Amino acid sequence: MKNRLEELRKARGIKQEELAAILEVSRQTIGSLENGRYNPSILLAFKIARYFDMNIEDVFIYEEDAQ
Amino acid sequence: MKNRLEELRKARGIKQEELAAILEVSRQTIGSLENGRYNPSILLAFKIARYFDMNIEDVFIYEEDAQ
DNA sequence: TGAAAATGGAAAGTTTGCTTGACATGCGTT
DNA sequence: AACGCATGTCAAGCAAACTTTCCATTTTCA
Repeated sequence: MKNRLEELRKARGIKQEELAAILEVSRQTIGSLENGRYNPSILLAFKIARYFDMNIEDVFIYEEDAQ
Repeated sequence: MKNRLEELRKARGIKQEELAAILEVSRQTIGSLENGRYNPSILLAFKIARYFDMNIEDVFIYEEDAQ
């Protein structure tokens, strides 16, 4: 799964730390998502999508085949 | 988070066991999701939404406020 | 240039998603 | 009643998503 988190965050002109505070997660969680170290839970994905006023599918890009 | 899994599965006329096989998870996982014992990972949410040909947001209903 | 700010990322611990295995319940048939 | 079948649910265990703490690296800007 890919995501557009870094791109979207920068477009909003905010720091990882600020986005983390808004979403109520740690800064490291944001960094880890941006750098693809792991995928968000569905709850965090919803929070992120809602913050950017988008659908989950437009923030997180599912690559069907492999896990 | 609520979801429409049981409703959608029954509309397709398939058993929990069959849906589980299609999604490559255990029957218990499907049962647990239908009965709200836990939320799916985002990868499983994508698989489910894709199977039913819907958006994640239309299968899983995020209730904003609470944790 | 050099110091502060922002980000990258590792390590260890907790919580949650998911597995297998087992057993109980309900419901139609026969 | 007894059977088969679908579902509910528990327990133990593993993996992944998160946390906090810490330090290294990069970026920014006076």
